[in-house]
Amino acid sequence: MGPTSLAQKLPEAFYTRPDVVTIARELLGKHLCTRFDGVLTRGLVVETEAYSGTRDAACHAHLGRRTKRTEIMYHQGGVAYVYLIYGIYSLFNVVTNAEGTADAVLIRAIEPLEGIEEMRLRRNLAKIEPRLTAGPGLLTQALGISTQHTGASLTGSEIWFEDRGLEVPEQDILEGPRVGVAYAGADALLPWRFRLKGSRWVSKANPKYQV
DNA sequence: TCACCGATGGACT
DNA sequence: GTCCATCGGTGAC
Repeated sequence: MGPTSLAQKLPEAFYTRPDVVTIARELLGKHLCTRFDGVLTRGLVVETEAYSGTRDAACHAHLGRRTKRTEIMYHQGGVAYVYLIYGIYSLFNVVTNAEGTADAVLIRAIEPLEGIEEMRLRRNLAKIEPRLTAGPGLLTQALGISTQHTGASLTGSEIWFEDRGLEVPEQDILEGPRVGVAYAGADALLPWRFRLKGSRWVSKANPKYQV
C-alpha cells in the first residue's frame, strides 16, 4: 500500500450510524477537506460537539422542530448542515444517523495542513496563527464554507472527510460541556464536546468552559 | 491577560 | 422585538 492510498474518503456508512456521540469522537483526527473552484484546502479535526436530535435541548431540532433551516437535519447522515449565527458566521455541521432523525456534529476547530496560504487570504490575516481556524466561525471562512453549502453531500467532490490512518488514543481525547448552550438547562452539562489533547488549534473562546 | 460589547441577519414569538 | 452552537476590537490592568 503506497502513501497516496492511505487517504480514504469517509463513506456514507460512517455517517449513518446511530450514535452521534461516537461519531463526534471518531471525527477527531480525521481530515476535513474542501475543493472549491479547484482550490484544495485540508485540516485535521481537533474539536467537535455532538447534538442529539429531538431529545437534546441544545439541538436546533429539539422536540421535533422543523423549519426551512433545520429540515436538512432530518436527512439521512452524510450531508452538511450549515447555518448563520449572529448574522455573520457560518457554522458547519455533519448530519448523522438515519432519515427522520436529526443528529449532527458541529466541527469547532481544525489544524490547517494544506492550502494554508489560501486559508490565510480568505481570513485576511497577516500571518499563520490559531485565529486562522481555531473556532467554528473561523474554520468555515478558511475553508470557504458558507450557508449556501447546507445540504451538500459529504461523499461528493466539494466537502468531504478523509481517514489518513491517524489513531487517536482514548487518553488523548478531552471531554467537556458544549459551548454557548446554557439555555439548554440540564442538557448544557452533557460532556459532548471533544478536543484533541495538546493541540494549539482548539477554540480559544469561552475559557471558563476549558476542562 | 481579561472583561466587555457591538456587529449583523435569519428564525421564531 | 428577542434570541442566538461567535468573533474581534477596545480599554483597563
